Amino acid sequence: MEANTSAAGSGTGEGGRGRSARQGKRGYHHGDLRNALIDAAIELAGEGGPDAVVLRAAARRVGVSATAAYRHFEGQAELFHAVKEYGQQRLVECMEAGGREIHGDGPEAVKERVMALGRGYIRFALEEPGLFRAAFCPSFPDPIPITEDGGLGRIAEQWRARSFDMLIETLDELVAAGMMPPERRPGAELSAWATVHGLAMLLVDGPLDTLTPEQVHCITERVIGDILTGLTAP
Amino acid sequence: MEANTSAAGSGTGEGGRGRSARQGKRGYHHGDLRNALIDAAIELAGEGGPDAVVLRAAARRVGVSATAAYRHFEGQAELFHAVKEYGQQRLVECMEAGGREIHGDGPEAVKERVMALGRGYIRFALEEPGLFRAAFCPSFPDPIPITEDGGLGRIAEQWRARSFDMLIETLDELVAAGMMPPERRPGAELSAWATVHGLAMLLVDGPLDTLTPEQVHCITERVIGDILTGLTAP
DNA sequence: GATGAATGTTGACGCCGTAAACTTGATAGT
DNA sequence: ACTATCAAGTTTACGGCGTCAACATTCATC
Repeated sequence: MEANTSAAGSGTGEGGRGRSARQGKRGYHHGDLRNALIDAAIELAGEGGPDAVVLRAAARRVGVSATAAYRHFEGQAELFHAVKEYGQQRLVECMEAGGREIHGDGPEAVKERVMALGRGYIRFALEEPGLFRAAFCPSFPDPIPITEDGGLGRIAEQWRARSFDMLIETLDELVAAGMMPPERRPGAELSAWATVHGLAMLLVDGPLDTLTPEQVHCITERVIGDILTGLTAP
Repeated sequence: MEANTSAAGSGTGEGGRGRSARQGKRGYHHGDLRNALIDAAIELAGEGGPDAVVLRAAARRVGVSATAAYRHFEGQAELFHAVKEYGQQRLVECMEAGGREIHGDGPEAVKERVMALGRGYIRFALEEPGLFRAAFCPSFPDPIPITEDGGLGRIAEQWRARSFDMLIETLDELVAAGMMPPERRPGAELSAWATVHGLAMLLVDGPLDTLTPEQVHCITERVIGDILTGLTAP
């Protein structure tokens, strides 16, 4: 269950993004055009970033007329939204892959697990810059981010579920392990998220996009370490 | 001297972005079309973000044919670049405005000054989201970001001069005031920058774009405080 | 005052997103 | 089995975009 989400609407909801169609195109009717278009759009985003998610190009890739897409999407925005969701999902997978490598409940293990989440985030941004950028493009739905919770609030269910359960859990473990004062826990996920997200943005989009891999590694360790230090300070 | 930069090329270099033309359009020849187009493009970015920086729209606003722009820019990309530079400049001004309000060399004053820079950054992002986004869009020139300097390196002259001298100086003051161990100084500007930049991005683009002003304020203080704690930890 | 370089204009091209009207083919009811 | 229906494709068309080539106007300068 790491599969599809079948965005909104009329979806038959089936494919696990990767190879999608139940059958290649067989004549006039395609069989799974919606997913085929999403896959093509994902490819485009991977190659050229959000601006490359061009409806006509996706249709061309699938071998179908441009307007065929309108039987499955309201328009380009909805197609793009599907790409965005896919990017978010891949990001989460990358974080989880990092976090899962660190076992144990000891203070150091938990700390190391927080670092690993951050490294996963950065790794995804660098390996799939186009998808990463797409995942954080402003687009119509997706609001409803915060819900009060003591002082600062936490990310709302919607986003949490898809993206940051693991970060939140791991920060909770940090408290449980005695590495973070409980009163400083609320809102900590935002500091961690902002820091890692900002680094990723600067590395991908920003003025840090020409670093050597060693520099990137060095900087990543430093930045993640700094915010973790701040969060775990007495 | 807070004025223009007159991007590349054939510029007559004059106007301090704001009201530009030496004279309104007087017939066939405009007089200062380059700057007028830049101003229009800046307006567009302010209203609709980077994607709204449309060459034809800028020309329309100035009251000139679309292709007239090609006498002053290589194409849309160069026009956009001018907008980007303007956005960066405005961001710096906003940071400086924040930093200048805090006087004194004492440890607390310096710390407070670092906070003020971060607040200025966030304030600009929220007040001018379109320009802020444009300022960090990937675009052709602008690379050359880092220069080795001991372990991590600092932002290269080019960027530094325009954007982060003040941050760098203030972090140096932090060391001088005994608030930061000197050995942890190199690279600290990246942690600070990444954190604040990430927060700004999440607030502007990302899933945190529907917060109340109080929530924003609260979160900002928290996030900036956390990274500062991390940087000044023994 | 003629003339050439700057500057602006028109027209055209191919790409984009999207709407309307038409075509194809699978399917359900008789 | 025949046919009506309707979802899923197609073609055509529109306006907006970036850009190019060719033409027009004005400014400066000899």
